[in-house]
Amino acid sequence: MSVEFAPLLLEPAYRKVAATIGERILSRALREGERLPSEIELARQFGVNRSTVREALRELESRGLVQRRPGSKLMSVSRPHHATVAAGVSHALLLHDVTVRNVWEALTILEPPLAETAARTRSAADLECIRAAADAFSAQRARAAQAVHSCAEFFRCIGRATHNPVLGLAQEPLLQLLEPSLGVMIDKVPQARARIATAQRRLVEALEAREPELAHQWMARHIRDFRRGYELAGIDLGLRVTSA
Amino acid sequence: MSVEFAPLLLEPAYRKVAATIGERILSRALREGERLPSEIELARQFGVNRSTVREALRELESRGLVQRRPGSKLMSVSRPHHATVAAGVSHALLLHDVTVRNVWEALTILEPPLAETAARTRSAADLECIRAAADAFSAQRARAAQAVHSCAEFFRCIGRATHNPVLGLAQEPLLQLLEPSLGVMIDKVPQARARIATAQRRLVEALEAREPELAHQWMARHIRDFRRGYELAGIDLGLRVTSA
DNA sequence: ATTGCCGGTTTGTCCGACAATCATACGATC
DNA sequence: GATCGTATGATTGTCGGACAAACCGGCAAT
Repeated sequence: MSVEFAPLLLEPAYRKVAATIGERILSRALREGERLPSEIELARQFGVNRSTVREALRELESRGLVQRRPGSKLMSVSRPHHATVAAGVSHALLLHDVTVRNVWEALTILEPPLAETAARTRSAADLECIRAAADAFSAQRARAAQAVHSCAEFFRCIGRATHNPVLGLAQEPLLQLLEPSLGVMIDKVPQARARIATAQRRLVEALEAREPELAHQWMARHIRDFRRGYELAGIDLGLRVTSA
Repeated sequence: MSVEFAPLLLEPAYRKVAATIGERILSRALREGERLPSEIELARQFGVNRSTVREALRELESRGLVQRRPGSKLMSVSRPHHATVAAGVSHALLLHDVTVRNVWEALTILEPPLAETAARTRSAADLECIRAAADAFSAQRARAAQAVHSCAEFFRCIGRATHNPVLGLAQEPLLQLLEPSLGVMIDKVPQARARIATAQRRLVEALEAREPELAHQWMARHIRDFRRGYELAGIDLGLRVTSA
């Protein structure tokens, strides 16, 4: 028996409401910062109940398309924050059994060209931001958690320095997934901190001198070091990445 | 006046419920496919109203963590689908004023190493899938929309052939953002189809012969061609990408 | 084996309600 | 005049209850 009729899907009202408002936002008919009508008003306009509107708002909220500004009750249109979107990607990858090796491989591919690009496009302010992150890392002698955070921040600053949001957002999930295992690695491998600090220093120099190829090389070495660190720490690269 | 007290945030119940269930899923205490209790039962367990539970479910639903299997009423735990997650990233990038150049630059960085990796890791089935996509593209003589779809599918197959979900998911938003402008380009530049078909053929050959460097080169050329196509079509690379 | 029917369960949607919070305006106090 | 307290209205978060539609399992009828 062949399937003659496609299963007709009747979407529930709350999804239609969410889709309608979502399209308005994506098409920029509703602009960033603009405040949404109250729930009662939305319910009146769509001809549905307030509960239905609320369910739709929860969906838009979780997509980051609307937000409540602190100290305000009305929802306002917002652009999804990078960290939020990246968290969604991280969670998806987590559940898809991504391994430490997978993440490391992606970093290998992504980061060196990213540093290379940053060496061309970075502004003075970018450089300052990157240098600050590197200094913060070197200053952290104690807690691994802080060190890991500074280390990730270093990457983030380089990502921003490319002035390409696509690249910045592409690396964010990797950093989120890397943090837990990186913390373990730094704790177990004494010399890791020094090696990371050195690579960061060289990278700052390369970025300052605007030498793309040098930046590429040092970033590649930086990432390769991570793998060595994992091996020295006895972390199996085939293990699944753990939740942040 | 200094800010002495951080603004204490009291989360509404619906978000706590969503967070609690979400953590269970991410920690794999709730496994994929497992069915959630009914809304009434959840309301009873959390000690809240059913409406509150429903708002929480809408959030989890939009994150792709729960799903209703077709023909079933109860929600079941699910892993976020790649396309869904990528759509979130695409929307975020759209609203962050990403330009065609930004996307193209990211492709330049990402795709050649991806093809290179695929040349090493592809299975026979992967190759067949890639070849099928290439054939589909060559067969499409008429509608640009179909051609664009085949073209994107070609990339997706290569992404899958790396057997690294991180890479596959990283490129998906780029493909989604590329599609609209790519359609315009193919329509306006007559020779584009032939050039794309050639690059795809060479790539298939390189992947079949397991020659990573050749695959890298042809993919780089393939992507460079896109830029040429855009210029020939008179598409300003500084324009924002448009919604799919 | 297919069809039709029945009762129990679950969802989608609605209605109405209330406390807590926020915005604003209006006085009161210093 | 500036600050504070308060009254008022709007809005959200949460609740309880309600009902139609759809699904599920079983059972009877054809």
